[in-house]
Amino acid sequence: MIKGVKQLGSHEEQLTDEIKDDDHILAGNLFKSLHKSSSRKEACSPNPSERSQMDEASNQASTNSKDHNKVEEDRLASTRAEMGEVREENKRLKTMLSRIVEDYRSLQLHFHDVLQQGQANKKLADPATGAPTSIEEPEFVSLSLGTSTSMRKKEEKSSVSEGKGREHSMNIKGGLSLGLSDCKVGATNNARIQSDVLTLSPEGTSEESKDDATETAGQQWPPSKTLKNLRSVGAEAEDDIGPLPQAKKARVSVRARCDAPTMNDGCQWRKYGQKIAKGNPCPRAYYRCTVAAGCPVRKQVQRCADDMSILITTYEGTHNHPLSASATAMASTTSAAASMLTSGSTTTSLRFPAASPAAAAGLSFGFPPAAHHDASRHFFLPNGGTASITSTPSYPTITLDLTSPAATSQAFSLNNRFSSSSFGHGGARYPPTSFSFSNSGPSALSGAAWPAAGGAGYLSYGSPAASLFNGGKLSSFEAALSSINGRQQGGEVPALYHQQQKASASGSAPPGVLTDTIAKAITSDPGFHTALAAAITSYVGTQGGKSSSAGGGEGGSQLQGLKWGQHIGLAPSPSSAGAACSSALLARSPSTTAAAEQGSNGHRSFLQPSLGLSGSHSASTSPVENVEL
DNA sequence: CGAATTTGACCTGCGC
DNA sequence: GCGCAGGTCAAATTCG
Repeated sequence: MIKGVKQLGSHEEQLTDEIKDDDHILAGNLFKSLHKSSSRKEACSPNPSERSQMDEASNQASTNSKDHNKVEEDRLASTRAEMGEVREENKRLKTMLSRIVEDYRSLQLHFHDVLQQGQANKKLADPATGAPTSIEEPEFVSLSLGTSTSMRKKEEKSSVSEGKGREHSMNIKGGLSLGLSDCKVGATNNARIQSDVLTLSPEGTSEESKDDATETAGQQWPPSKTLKNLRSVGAEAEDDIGPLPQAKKARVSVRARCDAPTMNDGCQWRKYGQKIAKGNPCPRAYYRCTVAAGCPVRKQVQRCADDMSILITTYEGTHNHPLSASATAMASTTSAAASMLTSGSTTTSLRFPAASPAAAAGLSFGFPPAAHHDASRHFFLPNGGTASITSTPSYPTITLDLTSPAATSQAFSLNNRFSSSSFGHGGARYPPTSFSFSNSGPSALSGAAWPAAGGAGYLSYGSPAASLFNGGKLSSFEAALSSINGRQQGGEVPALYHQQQKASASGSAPPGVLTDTIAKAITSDPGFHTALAAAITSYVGTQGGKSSSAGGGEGGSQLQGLKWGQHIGLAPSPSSAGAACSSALLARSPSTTAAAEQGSNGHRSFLQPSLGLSGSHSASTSPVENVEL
């Protein structure tokens, strides 16, 4: 970001110079033009020595001279007119420059504020964990995802809009709160996007004004959706939905192995259509969120043509109602997708080289240094999979691929558990998700592979074994995550986990090389920030249930920027859709499995495992909610 | 009987 | 302008 600010500064200077040069050139050209005209006039004037000749052709000469003068006058006039136009343009450029300068300064101020805040946060050591802040602080900063600056700026810009108050919830609260309705998150992101549109896109502005009437609620919907909503007589048409040009088509796609018709993502869905899409013999089912009337969120479910066991679920829209903790993951992820648009990121992809033993040991943000600076924003992750975040202006999609087999493992991975109603579930496959938070760096959040709806690719923040980059020591964050994982595994906590826990507890985990790498990656790509935030948020939301202590941060520990401030209990989430699969973001746990067989329709609902943080948290404490990114 | 699902028709956007 | 494909609607059907 700093680099970006500097670059902006240099651009500003360059632009200024160019405009100045433009002035000089303009004046010079004008002078030349006038001089040329006068010279021509002199050249055309009769020469005494040639007067006799001129007299002979006086008639013809006089005629030619008049014509020539007229031409010169015309040229002079046109030149003057041209000069006037150029001057006006010059003024416009200057005005534009001044605006850019103002924006730049404003951004700079925000940036400094953010830095100061980060430092202030660093000073606030977490007494509960007793872990030295010196270690966690850098991590915390890294996990800030760098979006705070833009977010704050956007919030300020959008402060004039009503309902924008919610936008601050995330920052003010320091993150998502358990009971947090995703609509808040979504609203925030949307607002941000909108703000961006207003600022950067003329089209967006026009569209925005066009849709003003419908966006009073602070929610933004795709224009197409809005039109459709307006067209329909249903309750949706009455929603205050403000179409968001850029976010309108933002989607989050999740690929996961699942034998059930749909994944259980914590929401209630009603199927409203089915279609055979071209290129895939498997029908695509369309679902609409029925948790609240008028909720615009929709999802498409389709099996992968290549691998029928893979279920591709694409979410679109933002919930306008509170969501259960289990549903928070999807919603927050969707919001994050929109944020990515805001960030201006066009393409961010993470590639996972072939799975390696190390990866199997637990993934994490393992992209090697230098791997993330490529123009196309590719990140190499030791997860054995390919992940990418694709965000195109017209159809941004974030794909989360949870089908990677690499992460299977281990102690640090939070594997998803899928249950199948149609199957005897016991034999159901429980593919691990790539959402394994294990790793080594502060930003060692791993895995999320988000399959693009259109097969755009997958994104996955995998994390290599901590040992790979941090000498086997985990940051407090990863330790916490590992802790969670360990807990959810019913006490089957790997030795490595304990080691990491100890390391983190003692605060002996030094920021490793990976930390720097991740920090660079994060700071260099706003979209990545958002994606990371989404990953964390999703994870947290997924793990969350209900909080026992709502106090922001009180009773909760701050781990790598994550505030585990609320206890989340079991959260049964029956799926009307008859989902047999647990949320792709849910962690595996024996209890989950045991409780997974509830629900009507013969479909299995699942219970989210009660997660606890080791260390400062009691066993009954679940991670959660407040994630400050 | 109410709710959810199915399914054919319709609408819209896009490319040719 | 036309056809195709994606997406949605709503009546019909099915299910609990």
